[in-house]
Amino acid sequence: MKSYGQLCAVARALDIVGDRWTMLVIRELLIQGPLRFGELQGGLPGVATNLLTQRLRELEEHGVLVRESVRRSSGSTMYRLTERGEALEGVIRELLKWGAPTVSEAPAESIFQMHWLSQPARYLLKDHRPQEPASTIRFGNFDDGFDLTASDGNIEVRPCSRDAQLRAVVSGPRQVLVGLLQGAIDLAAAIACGVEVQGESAALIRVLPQTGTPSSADQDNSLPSR
Amino acid sequence: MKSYGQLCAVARALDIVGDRWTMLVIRELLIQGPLRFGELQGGLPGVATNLLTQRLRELEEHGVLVRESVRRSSGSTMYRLTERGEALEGVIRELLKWGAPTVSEAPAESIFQMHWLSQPARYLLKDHRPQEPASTIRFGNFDDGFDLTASDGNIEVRPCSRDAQLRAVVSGPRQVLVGLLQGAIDLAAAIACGVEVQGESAALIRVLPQTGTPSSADQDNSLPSR
DNA sequence: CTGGATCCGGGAAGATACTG
DNA sequence: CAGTATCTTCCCGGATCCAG
Repeated sequence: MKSYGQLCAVARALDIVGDRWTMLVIRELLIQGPLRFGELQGGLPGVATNLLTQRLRELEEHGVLVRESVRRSSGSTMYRLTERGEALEGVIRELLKWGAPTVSEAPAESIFQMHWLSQPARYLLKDHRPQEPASTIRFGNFDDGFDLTASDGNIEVRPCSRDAQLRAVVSGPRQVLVGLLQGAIDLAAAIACGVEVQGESAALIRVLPQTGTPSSADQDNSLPSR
Repeated sequence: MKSYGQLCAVARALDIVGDRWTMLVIRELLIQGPLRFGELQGGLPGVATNLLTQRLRELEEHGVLVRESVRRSSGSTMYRLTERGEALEGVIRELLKWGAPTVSEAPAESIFQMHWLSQPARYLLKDHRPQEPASTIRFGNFDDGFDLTASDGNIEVRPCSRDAQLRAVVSGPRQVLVGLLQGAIDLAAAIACGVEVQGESAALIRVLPQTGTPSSADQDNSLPSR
C-alpha cells in the first residue's frame, strides 16, 4: 500500500505491517514457526494466493522474514521470521489483549482454528501451582492445536509435538473454549457446553483464570494416574 | 473494510482498527486529546475528508470514540477517545517501538509534525536525575509541539500549555530531532546539525538517552539561574 | 469558515483458472 | 505444491459541492 509519508515511528511501522493480511501472516509465523506457502494459506482462510505472494515479497524486502529453500528432495520453500520479524510479538500481544473482549461479538459464521488460541492462552493463563512438577496440556489435536506447559509459575506454548508428555487433552466447541480461556465461563460451565477434557482435569484447572464463583469444578474429580 | 471472519482476538482487533488511517486517528487523539474534525485532518496529511468521516463513524460504532457537540455558540463537534479507545495506547506503543528504527529510512519528502515525537519521547527518554526538582521542556512551539516534564524519575508528556513553566525550548531540523530522541546522535552533534536549545540545556540532558561516548555535552556548560 | 456529503478515476483486494 | 495470470469488485484518494 502507499506510504503515509510521515516522519513518525507509528506511521513507519504501519507502512510496513499495516496492509491487509500482513499482521495475520506475522501471527501465523509467530505461533507456528516456519511454514510453507500452503500451510500459511491454510491459516489465513480467504486470502487470495496472489495477495499472499505479494505480502510475503514485501515482508521479505523489509527484512521481516526470509525465504528458505529446503534442500531435501525438491525445492520446497519455507518462510521464517527474522529477528526483526519476531520483534513484532509485542504488537501482536497488544492487539490480542485489546481484541480479546470483542471475540464474542464476531460474526457467527466466523472460522475457528485452535492454534489461534495459543497466544491468548500464553497471555491469559497463569500457573497457579508453581511448586508442582511441570505439566503439559494439549489444546485441540495434532493437526490443529498447541501444547501448553506450566512449570515454575510460567506458561509456555509450542506447536504440537509428537513426543510431548500430555497430562490432559482439551477440545470442544469454539466459542466455549474462547470463553473458558478468557475466564468468561468456568470449567464446569464449559463442560456443560460440550468441552471435553481427557486426562487430568486438575492440570487444566492449574492454569485456568479463576472465575468469580468457586464452582464445583474447583475441587475436581480424581487424578487418574494417567 | 471486510471482516476477516476469524474467531481470533488479533483478527478481531484488526477488524476494528486495521483499516488504513485508523490507527493514525487513534494516535492523534491519544497525543493531542479531543480534537475537532479539521484539527484531526491537519494531523493526518493526505487523508480524504470522506474517508476520515467514514473512519470516525466506524470507530464511534465500535465504541472507540465519541462525538461531542460543543454547546458554546455553534455546533462544533469534538472527537474524544473513550476508555476503550485509550486502551489502544499499548498497541500504539508497540508499533512505535518497532517502527522507530525505520524512521530514518522514510521517504525524504516525508511530512514532519513535532507532536508526533511526543509518544516516542515518552517511551525513549528517561529522567536521569530523579532527585532534582521537576523540570519541563517544550519541544517545538505552541502550534506544533509538546511539553515534557521530568520529575521523580518519571517522564510525562502533554500538549503545549500556555501556563507551563519552561526550563528549555528545543527546536531544530526534523531528522536531527528524531535522531537525538532515539539516542542515535548526542546533543553536541545535534547542535552542530542545527538543533537549538533556548534556556537550560541541562534540563534537556537530564532526559536524553546516554549515547555511547560520554561527550563534552555531558558535563555541560552552566546552569544559568534562569 | 468549519464539517461534512457526493462523484468519479485509479488501484488494491478477492475469486478463480491456469502453469511449472 | 507453489505460485502466476486474469478478471471482477470494491476501496481509497482527490476534487468539488453543500449545509449550518
